[in-house]
Amino acid sequence: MRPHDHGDCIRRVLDEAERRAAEDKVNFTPVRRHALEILLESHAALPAYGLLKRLDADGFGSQPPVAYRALDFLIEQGFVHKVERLNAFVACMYPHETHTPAFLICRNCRSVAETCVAPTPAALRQEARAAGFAIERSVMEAEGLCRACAAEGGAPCS
Amino acid sequence: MRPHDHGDCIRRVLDEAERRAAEDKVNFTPVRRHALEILLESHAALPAYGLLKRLDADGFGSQPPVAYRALDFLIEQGFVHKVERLNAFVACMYPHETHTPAFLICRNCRSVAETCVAPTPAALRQEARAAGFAIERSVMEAEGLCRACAAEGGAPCS
DNA sequence: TTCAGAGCATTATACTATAACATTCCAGCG
DNA sequence: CGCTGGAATGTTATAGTATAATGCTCTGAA
Repeated sequence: MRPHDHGDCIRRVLDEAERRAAEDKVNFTPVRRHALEILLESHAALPAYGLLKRLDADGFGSQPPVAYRALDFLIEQGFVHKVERLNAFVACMYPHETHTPAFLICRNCRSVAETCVAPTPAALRQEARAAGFAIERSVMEAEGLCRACAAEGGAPCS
Repeated sequence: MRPHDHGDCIRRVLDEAERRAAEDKVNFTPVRRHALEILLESHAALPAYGLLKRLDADGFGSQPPVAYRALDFLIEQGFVHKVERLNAFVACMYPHETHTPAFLICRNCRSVAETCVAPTPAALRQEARAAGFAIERSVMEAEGLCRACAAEGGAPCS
């Protein structure tokens, strides 16, 4: 994870989300917007209750549905992905296009990298067609060791 | 999901598991074997507490670790997959080979079909290599509507 | 005004998973 | 034989994840 201008990156994605929400005539309310901000800031997979804690601290309420409702919306809109293996959530790094997200999840430091893979890998799509199955969303998740953790022989990466 | 000789199918997979366990010199204990039997019988994704209930009914103990320990073992050995999106478990339909499982998960009836896809899709592997990430396990999960549910316009399939 | 739908607040509860520690059993070894 | 170490299991407790259910508020359309 190389450093970059984080504030700029957040603003850019947020603006894009704003624009898309307006375009789709959906209601990008303060709590939804702020949840996305928090996920963008964290720039790592955040569990629902971690998000909730942050939302609560910022005055948006402390009960689970606060977080889950915001997450439902953000996922629906494609602004956020759920990393199933971690039961955690990440802001989408490629919000400009519909895609099948793919995650590289380090089992050691739990860092998550979203990679941009072709929409619905061909092999799976073909299988699905043969089965008469209509794919609506799909995800690839890979677990292993990230470069840093591998280098350190399994120690947490900073 | 077309009908087939279920008893035969179970016996075959179970024998294969037995053989592989002996080969790998791992301890295929009664509770582990029975957990696999239950998953094979159910022939659908079973949540951990569903498995536990069955194990308990058959005299193997009623506490969560009973189920989770058996599942850990079975997953480790590749006899069982976890369907992350459902937090549920399925017996592997292709126990004879190491592979990246791919699931077609119906959001309506929650049926799960495991399809046999090429091990570690090329695109993801390439991305991982570029990132210096060592993939140890990966999974593709696709959610949508199965043929039956699509035909019935969203009603549960029997 | 009335109504319907979206969003949100609040309470309670269901479901999923693991930590931590005690116990049993068995194989290998002095 | 008796010890010992590891694997498996038993047991209790708790952490973490997610949703059901109900009612309120606001807003825009008829």
